[in-house]
Amino acid sequence: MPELPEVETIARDLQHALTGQQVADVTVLWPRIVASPSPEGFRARLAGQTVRSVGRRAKFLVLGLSSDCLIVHLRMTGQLLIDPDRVRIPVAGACEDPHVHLALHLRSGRALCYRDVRKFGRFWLVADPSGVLGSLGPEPLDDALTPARLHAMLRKRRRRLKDLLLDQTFLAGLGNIYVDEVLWEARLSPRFLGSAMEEKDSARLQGTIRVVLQRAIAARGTTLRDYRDARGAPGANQDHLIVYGRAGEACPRCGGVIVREVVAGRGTYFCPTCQRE
DNA sequence: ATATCTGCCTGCTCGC
DNA sequence: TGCGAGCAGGCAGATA
Repeated sequence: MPELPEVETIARDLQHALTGQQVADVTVLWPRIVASPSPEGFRARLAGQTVRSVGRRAKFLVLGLSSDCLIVHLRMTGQLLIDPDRVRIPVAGACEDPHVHLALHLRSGRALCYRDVRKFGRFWLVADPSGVLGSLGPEPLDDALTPARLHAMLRKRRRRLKDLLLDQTFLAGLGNIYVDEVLWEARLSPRFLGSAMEEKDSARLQGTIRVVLQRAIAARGTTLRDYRDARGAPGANQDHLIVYGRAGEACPRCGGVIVREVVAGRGTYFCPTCQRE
């Protein structure tokens, strides 16, 4: 699943490939992928605009265009691919690959294809990005997220850490995989309450968030099944995962058994022996 | 404020 | 081998 490190990787790939490129035309094969405006308005407004910047906010990809902002969320299985196999590029409302739902055709002859097995991903074309991004919490890698600030945020919430770290309005960018990895690294149970955190716990958590995310970015993301970068290549961070998907295996820190339990409604991997309740 | 449920989707796993 | 049921999961929206 594309989380912050995966979207960051794609954003960096696309920055090189798309900056300065002009959109010639747009093909929408699955209209529900376009959240705003209408699919027809989306196509009409997008055509002719030039990509000025490519960035990321939380798990959203943000393209600054001549007069609008194009925002993409990949949700579970979305992929943004530059010039995939040419026969797969949709033309005139058809495409050989049944999972390609949208394409931007560039003036240069290249194309940016959106591929998504589950069709959960969404596109927004808006003049003001704050309507889509406005309610997001702070960026985990922002220097403004100091240990003291995170501690203050946690202390006033009587919710489990698993729940809080997944909540994009609390902290923006982590998903199920990295929350489990971060909590293992910080030796904190996913059921630990934010309000029960002590200052040293929050400081350790803040440090592990940075370490885990930066390591994943350096490895170009985690590919368990679907994730690919903009060139179609998998990441390598799956080799660094300690707990996610490893129920029944030994915890490399204490030798205890890693379990999978449902916490806050989501499959959660952790070591009940060394992650403090 | 917090917790729980449903819907969106399709591929995969599991039991028979 | 084949088939259907259930599951996975980010997020919005509704409800308690």
